[in-house]
Amino acid sequence: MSYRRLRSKLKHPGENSYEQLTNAFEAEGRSVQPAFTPDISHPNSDYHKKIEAIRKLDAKLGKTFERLNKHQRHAVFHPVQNTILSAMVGSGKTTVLTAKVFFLHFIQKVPFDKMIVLTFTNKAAREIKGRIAAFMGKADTEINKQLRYFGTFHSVARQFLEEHPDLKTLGFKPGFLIMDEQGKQKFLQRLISQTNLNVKYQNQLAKRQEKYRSSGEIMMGNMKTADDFSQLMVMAEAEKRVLNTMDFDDLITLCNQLLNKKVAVSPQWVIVDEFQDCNEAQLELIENIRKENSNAFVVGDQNQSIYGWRGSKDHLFEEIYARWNATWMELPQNYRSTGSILSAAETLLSGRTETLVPTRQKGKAIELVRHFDDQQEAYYLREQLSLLQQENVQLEKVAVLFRTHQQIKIVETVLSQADIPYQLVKRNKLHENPAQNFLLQVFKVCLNPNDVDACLALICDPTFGAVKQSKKLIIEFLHRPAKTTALQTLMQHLKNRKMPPANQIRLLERAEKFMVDFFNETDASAKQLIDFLALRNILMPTSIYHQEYIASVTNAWEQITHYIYEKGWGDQQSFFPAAIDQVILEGTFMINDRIKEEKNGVHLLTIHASKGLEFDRVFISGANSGIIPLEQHQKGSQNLKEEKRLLFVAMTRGKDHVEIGWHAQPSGRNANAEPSYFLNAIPDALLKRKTSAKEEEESNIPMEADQWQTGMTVKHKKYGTGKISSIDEKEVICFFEAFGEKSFSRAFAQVLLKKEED
DNA sequence: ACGGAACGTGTTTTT
DNA sequence: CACGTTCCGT
Repeated sequence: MSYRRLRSKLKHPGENSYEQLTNAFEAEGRSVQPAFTPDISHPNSDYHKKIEAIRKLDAKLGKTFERLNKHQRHAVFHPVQNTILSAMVGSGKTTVLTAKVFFLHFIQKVPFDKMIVLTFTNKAAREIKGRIAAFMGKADTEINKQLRYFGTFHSVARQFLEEHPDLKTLGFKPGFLIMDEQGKQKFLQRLISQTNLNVKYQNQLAKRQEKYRSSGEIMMGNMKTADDFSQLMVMAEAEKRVLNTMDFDDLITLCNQLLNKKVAVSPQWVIVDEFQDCNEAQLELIENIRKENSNAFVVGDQNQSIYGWRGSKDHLFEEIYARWNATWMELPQNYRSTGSILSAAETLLSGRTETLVPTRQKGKAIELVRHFDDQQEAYYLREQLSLLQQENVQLEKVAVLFRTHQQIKIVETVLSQADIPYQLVKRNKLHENPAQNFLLQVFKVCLNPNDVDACLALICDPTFGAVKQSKKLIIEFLHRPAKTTALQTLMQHLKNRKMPPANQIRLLERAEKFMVDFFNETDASAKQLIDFLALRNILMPTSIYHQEYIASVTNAWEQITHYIYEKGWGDQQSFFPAAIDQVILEGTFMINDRIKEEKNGVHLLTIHASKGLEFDRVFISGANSGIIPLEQHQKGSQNLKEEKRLLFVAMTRGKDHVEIGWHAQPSGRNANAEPSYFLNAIPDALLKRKTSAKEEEESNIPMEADQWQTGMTVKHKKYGTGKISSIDEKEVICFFEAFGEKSFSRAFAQVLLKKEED
């Protein structure tokens, strides 16, 4: 043990012994604290008569309820004011939630706009709204208007703020725009440079802000004395009001401030999905929305709480159970996994587990496979997947789950080389699409000609901009004369340059008139948009990507107009900002596109990203101690429990087969040469141990890599033919005509490069 | 201005 | 352990 580490341990001598104790208990799967036991409201009928009566009224509706099991029916029909529905994994949570909405609306005659339905992800919100639309036939404008409080916490909070008559008391106006994380970083950095504040750790501004907000403390790092961070925060609050922009967290906290004063909406029902993921602010939002005679129906699964590190509240269910005097119901039946998978996964849970009831056959035992290292596991997976492919198994029903992103890379490389189709779960498409990212900045400038950050982002865009970001330009904005907009200042600045960028100036001229003139045009098509904003010349007509850029802009505008049309809350002009905010909240212009998962490849994803999904066959890769749980997490028992739940979530993604791989010689710094000790709690009858290859084969694989020599001609799938320019212990460096020097990890080289005989 | 000591962090990610 | 950041000495 290093001196430093030893000293840090000595600083807090008491804590370690306690932690070691709790860890020892955790390792054996026992809980330190006695489990919380609520008074469960069990169904005492299967509600047959009720459903019969509904069927006479409406056959289609009757069918919807008939499909539910008695626990699900109990949750839908039992008339209590506040319900906590503890929904076990794979128990049909979303089905019950939508059935509840149907029951309230069609039978109890609660108007949709008297219900608030909160989800965490856009995907979940789309799912619920989609099911309602599917049931009612085609969704029309009127229904969409009624469903305006169905959505993510953030989009519903935005809706409340937008509608609230007292919004201006907070210093904001309707039609405000939202800053995403990137936007916030640039916004804060601009403030720092325009004021000469002394702010350290500037690449961790978001993190520092989060800490400052939640605890009021300044993240000190190595600083001896505090920097000007708190001043920056004060300035940021004022500047956000000037620009009329909010960040993601503001949406919730400002909404809380407003609803605390006066509740503008009084819903009859508040319905929350994935309740276990609520953080303090989101819980406060729920409680602010709820009034004394409101009803609440919250659905969640404590066993799938894996976002504690993002601030989800501890002991949330217990707290709310007492505070709301709620009725506790459960959905115990799992329809997804085999009995063996469930029994094995169950051993990872602390607290009551008797409520997790399998409905399927026992099935095959879980396999625990020993691999030599990550590389060998990748080859093993390649082999297994190609066998499955030969058996005509649909690979999109197979997933490989990982604890970290890092682990995915090697499997991805090996699979791509073997032409096994795979799909990564991707996000943040907007910033990867240069034309759409640029268009967003243009729209922001159109909406608010004083949005300095959007002006800067537009004109300094790496692809379509005209100037480099400079402090001088920022100062020019700051000292612009009163009544001159940032947009006008920017135009003047560009005109004064030695080489005025004509295309960008023209765009800005058009942007100034956009809100007034464009929506008066009879045809608001994408072509019309491109013509009006004179975008064709900016989108580099001579570039080979020009058509792609035009297509991106066209697609983006079609999505926006569709969104506005679909909402139909009024004219296009007033719902334009709402649409732009939705783009920012979704991180993409594809608001109306159902997530296309028609690709037929095996899914490669982190366990966190796999929540809510299911697959016929699941491989959990690299499940060593030190990865699950992650080394750093050995500290507190709370964290350790969450790591257990993470493995629980991973295992319960599988319907028929679950296989867990571990490495005898792990490459990660933290990984130990043993399978996750969480698995020790699984009885031998449920866990079949295997080894993926013989020892001799293991040592052969790395040896093959040693055939590389400097000057050798090699071929790469993407880079083409090249020459090895140098080799060292870890890397092979090659030079390619069209791509320049590329380095390959020696372990990868044999997969990626093929020797060429001259 | 530059270099070494001291110290902290690293992972998961939606909106 | 490796790397980044800040502090503090020359």
